[in-house]
Amino acid sequence: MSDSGWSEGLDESQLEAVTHGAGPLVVMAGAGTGKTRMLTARVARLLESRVPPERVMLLTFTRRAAAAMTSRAAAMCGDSRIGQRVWGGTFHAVAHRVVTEYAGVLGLSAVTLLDPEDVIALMDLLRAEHGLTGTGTRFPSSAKLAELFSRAVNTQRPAREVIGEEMPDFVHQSDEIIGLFRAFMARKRQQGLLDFDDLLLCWAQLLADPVIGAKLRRRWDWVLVDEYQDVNRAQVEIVTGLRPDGSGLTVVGDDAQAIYSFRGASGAHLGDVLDRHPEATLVRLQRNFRSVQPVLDLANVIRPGYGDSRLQLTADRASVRVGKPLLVHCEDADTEARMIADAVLDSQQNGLPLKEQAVLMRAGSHGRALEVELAVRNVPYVKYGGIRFVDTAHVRDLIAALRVVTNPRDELSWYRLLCLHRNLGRAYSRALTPMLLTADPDTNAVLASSPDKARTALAATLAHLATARSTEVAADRAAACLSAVRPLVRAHYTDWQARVEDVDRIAEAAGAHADLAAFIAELTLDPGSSSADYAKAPHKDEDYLTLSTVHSAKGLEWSSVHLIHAVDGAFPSDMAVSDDHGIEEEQRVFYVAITRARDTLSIYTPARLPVDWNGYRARQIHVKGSRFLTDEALETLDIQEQAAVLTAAAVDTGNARVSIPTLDHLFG
DNA sequence: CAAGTAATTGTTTTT
DNA sequence: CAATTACTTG
Repeated sequence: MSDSGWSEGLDESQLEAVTHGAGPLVVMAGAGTGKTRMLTARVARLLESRVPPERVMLLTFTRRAAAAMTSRAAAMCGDSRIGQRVWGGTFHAVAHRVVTEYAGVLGLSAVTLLDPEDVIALMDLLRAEHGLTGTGTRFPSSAKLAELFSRAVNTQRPAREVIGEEMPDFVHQSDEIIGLFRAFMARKRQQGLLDFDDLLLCWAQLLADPVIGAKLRRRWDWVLVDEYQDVNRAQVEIVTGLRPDGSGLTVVGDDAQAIYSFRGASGAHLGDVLDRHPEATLVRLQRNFRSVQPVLDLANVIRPGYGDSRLQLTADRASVRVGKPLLVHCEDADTEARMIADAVLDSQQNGLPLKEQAVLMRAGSHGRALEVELAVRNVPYVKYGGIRFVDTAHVRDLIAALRVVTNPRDELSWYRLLCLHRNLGRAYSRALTPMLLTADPDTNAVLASSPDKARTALAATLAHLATARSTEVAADRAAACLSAVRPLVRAHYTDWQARVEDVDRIAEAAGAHADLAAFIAELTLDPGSSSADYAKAPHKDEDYLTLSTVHSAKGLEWSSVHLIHAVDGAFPSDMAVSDDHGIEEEQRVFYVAITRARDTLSIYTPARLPVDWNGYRARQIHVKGSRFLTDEALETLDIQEQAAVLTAAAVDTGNARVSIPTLDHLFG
């Protein structure tokens, strides 16, 4: 064994997984048991044994995770360059690369990727075409339709069934909805558009083809998949398509952390690999290197399958004397926010950087009151899992310009750009769009067909975009797109100042990228890192607190974790409590949240919450602590009542009378 | 036909 | 409350 470092600090089970040979390998790794370290070391070992990096595929949950793992693995081998040649990323990101490469085989001249917002826009368009708007009858919103369609595809269930389950209010309109879905599929096919789900389906389809599939299989010898409990059917098909006999296949996961069933994932997929390949090696990682024992004591009670001693997590860390996690009862969301801000700043005073602390929540909206409090107190923070930066209107406007430059046949982007002009509305934009879908559009004809009032602005836009298309220099292209969009954004939004700044930033980033199409794909496929990178976030070197949904916190860890809104209705979400599957999944989400904490964990249960999570209506309702905080769970917690709120002492005012200022002198 | 205004409606998690 | 849709006005 060479000493380049990959084996350092690995325990026996981890080492077994790392050094395992070519047979199928299944690693069941509990939370915090060092699976990232194990995967990194396994990749490093492969690279060191002269496996060419481009023959290794590492599929992870986020692009960031793949990048971190491959670069660390490469560093262990002493060559930081080769990490970039490993095929790493999310299923969707890699699918995009593969499908782009084989676009011709699929009958596409180029891959036009529809991001979720585009899907909604297209649904909207089709709904109007089908006369399903303005008829007085209620019909699901375009966003709901897009969600429904994706769910049917992901879970491989008939749309009719999904409608009945998810939107019983609209079952009587099932025929119209399904008709719309058929039109949606037809339009996508006709124009060669692929949405996120299509990327996976196309990759699976390529693998299923006898000729292309064989070709693809020959390209990779090693396929490693992280978070396998969160893959759906299409992803299983891809993995088995890549390694049908299981050789060179490594899958890693933890069925207790399966939290994506709404996307068609199933924790059972992990065990399925063992059924499919009886000769597979199973390695269990059980020693927890992350958290202190008191945190694990709670986690073990929350974990589904409680009682099965094989699944109990045991802390490996030298046991520092630490207390139990805290359960904090508080009055309402505002008090909760104040107490968390206090606690976070207090820890910071005691030397714990903000970057070592996080606030986790079930839904992005649960952090509203806290965000206000943090802003007031000037505590820098970054939020993951809310509205994405790339989804804001003006950012999408610029992206539309970038997209029509790389692909003039992108109808939705043209339509969006046209609508941005004053005096150009839906009707004119729809009429003009077809004239622009060629490599060399007849500008004069377009201008002649547009309203007089819009002509000057439109001419300028088209000229800038033509300039952008005429150059190959990335920076010039981006600059020309910016010139096209900047005046439109300025004229279209009343609060244009901040928006123009954002647009400038994206254009700058686009200019720094040599491959514009790849930049756009990256931006749409990996919003996780891009939102934090481009948004008006604190700079990377600055210290900041993390706010995150539990889903976005998957795989991450902090020294101190605050879990907010741990009350029934919020966590578990009241959308999920109608059936056992839903509740079980919520429990796993709860488990994931708890196991993010290394040293200290505080759970907050406000007694009252607004009826609407937006908090705009003053009305609040009393809520009960989360059902997951059972008696057994409570035994592992220290309970803290909210410090008595200071109440105003009764003041003796005597006979004093004070009049309210009238300000009459201002209005005489 | 576009733009402005009034009414309505929707609420989880993400690639 | 914000975002979308429906209706009115120029």
